[in-house]
Amino acid sequence: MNLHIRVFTIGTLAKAAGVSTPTIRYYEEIGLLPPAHRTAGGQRTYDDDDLGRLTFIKQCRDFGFGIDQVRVLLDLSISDSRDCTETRDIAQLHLNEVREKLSELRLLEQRLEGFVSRCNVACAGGPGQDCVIFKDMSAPAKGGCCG
Amino acid sequence: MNLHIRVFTIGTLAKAAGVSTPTIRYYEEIGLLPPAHRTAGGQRTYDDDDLGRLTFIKQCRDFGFGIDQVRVLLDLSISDSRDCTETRDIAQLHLNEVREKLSELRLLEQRLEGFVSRCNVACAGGPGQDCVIFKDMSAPAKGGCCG
DNA sequence: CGTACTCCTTCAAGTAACTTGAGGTTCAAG
DNA sequence: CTTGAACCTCAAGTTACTTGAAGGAGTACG
Repeated sequence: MNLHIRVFTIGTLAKAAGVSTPTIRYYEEIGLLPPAHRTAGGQRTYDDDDLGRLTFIKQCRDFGFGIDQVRVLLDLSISDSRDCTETRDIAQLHLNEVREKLSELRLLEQRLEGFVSRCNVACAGGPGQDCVIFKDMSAPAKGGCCG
Repeated sequence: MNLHIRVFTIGTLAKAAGVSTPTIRYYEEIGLLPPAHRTAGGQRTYDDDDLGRLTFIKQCRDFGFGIDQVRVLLDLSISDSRDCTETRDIAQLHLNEVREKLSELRLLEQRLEGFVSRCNVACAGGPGQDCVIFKDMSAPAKGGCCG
C-alpha cells in the first residue's frame, strides 16, 4: 500500500480544505488548530491529520455552526467518554435557529415581493418621495418579523 | 387642534422608535441622523421630525436593508426629483438576496433534520466519536449550500 | 552562485452594525 | 441640597474573518 506521507505548506493545505491561508492562521491563533510545525526558516507545515481536522472545521462552518460550537464538536468527535446525545443536541439547537431564521425570511420575502409588484403597478417612474414602498414600509408586519 | 410640540430626550426617543440609545448616538456619528440639538448642559434633544426619520431607519433595518441602502432610501424618501424605480430596484435587489439565503437555509434545514433523526435512530447515547452526525457531516451537499 | 519570482512571515487595521464598560456630568424630584 | 436615574464621551468588544504593509523563505533557472 501507498503510505507516503503528504506534507503541506499553508497554501496547499488551504486549497485542499477550501479555506484561505489567513483563515488557517486565524484558526491557529484562536486555538481551533494546534500550533503548526515549522520549517527551519519558520514556515508552517502540515500533514494529513491537520487536513482532516481543518476539513472537519470547514464542514461545520458550512453547516452554519459558530466557532464555539465547532470547538465542542471537535472535542466530541474525538472523545470516547462523552455521550453522542451532546452532538445531537447541538445540531437540534442549530436546527431550531435555522427554522426561526427561515420563517423570518419567508415573511420578509412575501412583504418585499408585495412592495416590488405594487410599485410596478402603482407608481413606477413617478417621483421618488411618492413611492408606495415607503407607505408599505410603514405598516408593521403581522406576527412580527426580523430582529 | 393639538399642535403641542413634543420634545424627546435620547431615552424617550429610543423607546418611541424601538431602538437603543447607543444606537441613536451611533446613527448620529455615521450621519444617518443629523447632529442633535443640545440642552445648555449638553444633552441631546429631539422632536417629532427626528422620531419620523429614526422610525423610518428602524423600519428599513427591520426589513434587512443595510446601512448604505438605508442612506439611499432616506434620500429617495424625501426627493421629488429622483425616480421611484430606484427604490423599487433596491427592494428587488434585496428580495433576490433574501431568496438566495432562503434556499441555502432550506437545504440546511433538511440536512440538519436528517442528522438529528438519524442520530436518534442509530446512535443516541453511544460514544461521542461514533455519532452518525460526524459521518453525515463529511458528505458534501448536492447542489451546494452555504458560504 | 545570483537572481527572479512566488509564497511565506508578522503585525495592525478594517469590515457590519452595533453593544458594553468605565468614569464622569446633568436633570428632575423631594 | 441631595439623591438617583439618565445622560455624556471615549475606548474597546463582538463575529469571523479579510486586507494591507513590509520584509523573509523557498525554489527554479542560467
